[in-house]
Amino acid sequence: MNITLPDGSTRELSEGSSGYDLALSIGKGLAKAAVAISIDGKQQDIHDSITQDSSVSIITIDSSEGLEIMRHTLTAQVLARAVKNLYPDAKLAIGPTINDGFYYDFLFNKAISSDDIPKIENEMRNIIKSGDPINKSFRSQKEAVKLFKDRKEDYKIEIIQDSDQKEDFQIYQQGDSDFIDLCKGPHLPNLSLIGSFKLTKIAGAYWRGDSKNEMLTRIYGTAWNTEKELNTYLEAIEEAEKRDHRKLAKEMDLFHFQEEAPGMVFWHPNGWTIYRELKSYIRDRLMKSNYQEINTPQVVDRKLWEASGHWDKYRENMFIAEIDEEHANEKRVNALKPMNCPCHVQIYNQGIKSYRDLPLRYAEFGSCHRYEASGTMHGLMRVRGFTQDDGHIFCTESQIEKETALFIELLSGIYKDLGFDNFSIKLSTRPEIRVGSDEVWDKAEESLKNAINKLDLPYTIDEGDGAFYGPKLDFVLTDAIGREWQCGTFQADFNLPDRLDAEYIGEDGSKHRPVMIHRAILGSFERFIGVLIENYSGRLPLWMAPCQVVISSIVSDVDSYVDEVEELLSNKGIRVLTDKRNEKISYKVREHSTAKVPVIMVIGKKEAEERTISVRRLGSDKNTSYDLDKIIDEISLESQRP
RNA sequence: GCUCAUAUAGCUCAGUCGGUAGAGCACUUGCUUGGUAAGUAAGAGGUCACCGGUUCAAGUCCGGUUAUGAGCUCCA
Repeated sequence: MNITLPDGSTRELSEGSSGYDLALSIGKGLAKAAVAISIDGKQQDIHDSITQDSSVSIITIDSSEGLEIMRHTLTAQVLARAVKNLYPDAKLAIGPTINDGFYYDFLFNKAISSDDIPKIENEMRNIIKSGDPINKSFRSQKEAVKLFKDRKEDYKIEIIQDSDQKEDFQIYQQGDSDFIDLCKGPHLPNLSLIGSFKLTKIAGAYWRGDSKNEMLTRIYGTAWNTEKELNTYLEAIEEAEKRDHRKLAKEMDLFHFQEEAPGMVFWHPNGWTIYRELKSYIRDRLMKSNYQEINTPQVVDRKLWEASGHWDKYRENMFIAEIDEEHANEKRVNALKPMNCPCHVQIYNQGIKSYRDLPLRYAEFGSCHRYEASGTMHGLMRVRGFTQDDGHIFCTESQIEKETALFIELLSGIYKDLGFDNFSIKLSTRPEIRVGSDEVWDKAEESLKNAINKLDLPYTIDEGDGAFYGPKLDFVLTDAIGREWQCGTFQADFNLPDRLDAEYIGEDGSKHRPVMIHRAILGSFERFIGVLIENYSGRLPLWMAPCQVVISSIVSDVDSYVDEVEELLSNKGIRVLTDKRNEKISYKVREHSTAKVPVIMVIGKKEAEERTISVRRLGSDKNTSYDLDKIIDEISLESQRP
């Protein structure tokens, strides 16, 4: 039997040799580090026999595949066995690996909580100490069902019975322990290869991810080959927690939420300054890109929502406003708008539009309300009241490509200005249930693709993930610590113009339907500000910072010079505060650093005499002396919106 | 919406066995005028989320409601 190795070399092995035999034939060291093999691209246990000529690679514990197998063994073998030891009545569901770790779902008779984590971790360590070998046997469907019936493992039985497979169900067992589990494998050959791990949290999860099913208890964990890697990971998590925009918002006094208006933001002066700056910036960019800003009502009669289709499809997410019966002259049912598009069509529909008017680009800072399920709200990232940087482009099918290109250009410039150099694009194509003819879909998908290709941008395709009304592009940006945020979107819509009867007169003198493109760059201001805060760890660029400069005095003798500098900066439009309190300078520097003020100016006797300023930038412990005029000009230039 | 957890001073948190509330920071006032991340002393500040129950007595125990957190589901 001929085995081809990844480097192209071949090796002759006797029929039925295992992966371990292969590794041993190459070297003892390799055999020791080998945890599994990949036969023609399929991962298998190291002791599985190789049955025919094939290309085989040996997976070692220090590879990324090896790490994943280790995590898999840790959850499906060690965590599951530990839980069964401690809670014999618990039922096993599934235990896959995820990014950086793993989880396992169980059904417990009596709820467990995070207080139980140490106990489970201890039991896991005890199991690992045994260093038990992991063995595998094969069972038919019937045998496998019986095996798990005896153990009352209902979920395993369901998995086996739902499987197309009839034979060769893999049952794993450790040494001579009583624990067995059904698993696709592969697993480590023995428990001594397990590295460092930690159980991180406990949460609920639906069986098979379906909210109609019962809620199981999911135990999450992370695992690494070495203690050091584990600690690096845990530190990175802590670092991310420090950036949490909800925490920073308290420290920086940006906004708050309260019980009377869940999911609605109370913006404080500092937070609202960020919001205003961002909005002015976006408005400026839209005007330069030939958008026309409009504004439409917040509260609209249900008739319009019925016509647009929202009443049918989106009603459970809408805030309905009925007028108090006692005071109303007429009965009306209104809804707070969850989206701006139907209102934009109303403006489009005023007067007669010619093909010469297209493309027509409407923009609105549209204040929307959506009744989000209570459990989904999360700081600014998911709210019930928010403002979109929304816009709708009415154009012909043949204009889609050009509009796509213009949009991507606008978006990438804006992301760059806001500190995000990297973003990726997802193209979602026609779903099974859709409106519009195939020819129109062909044309629209082609237009989007062509536009991205011409700009030479990479993108991925989500086949069948488009909206029912048209294909779309989604834009996902990557923040400073590598997290991804889907913000921008560009969606062609062949449906709404039809439902709301939008039309234009073509060159041929007859009426046509325009295509409507829904587009946003930030998505929502609220969420995007959340992303900005976390991306910058609260240290916003000068132009967005709520307070840009604090002038701190060292002695009260210089107060008049402090006031003079304040006026100069203020006249230049700089957001400046003075700190003339009777406190030591280190106290003031600490306080303003904590508050993330980008520029701290310090003035003592020396500066007042020389008409200079000592400047300390946030994040630096250096201070530099400048002539008064020079620093005023510099700060004024630097604080301009891009 | 679901599961589990949490809710005490402006913030971060302690509060034992049920016996009428505590710290640090912030705030106010006094002293201190100082050179780049916490000078010093004193004072003020709470209907312990809300509603109900058990009890002689509830921040503490029990039930409910609301909000928040983690995850799941959802986000045409």
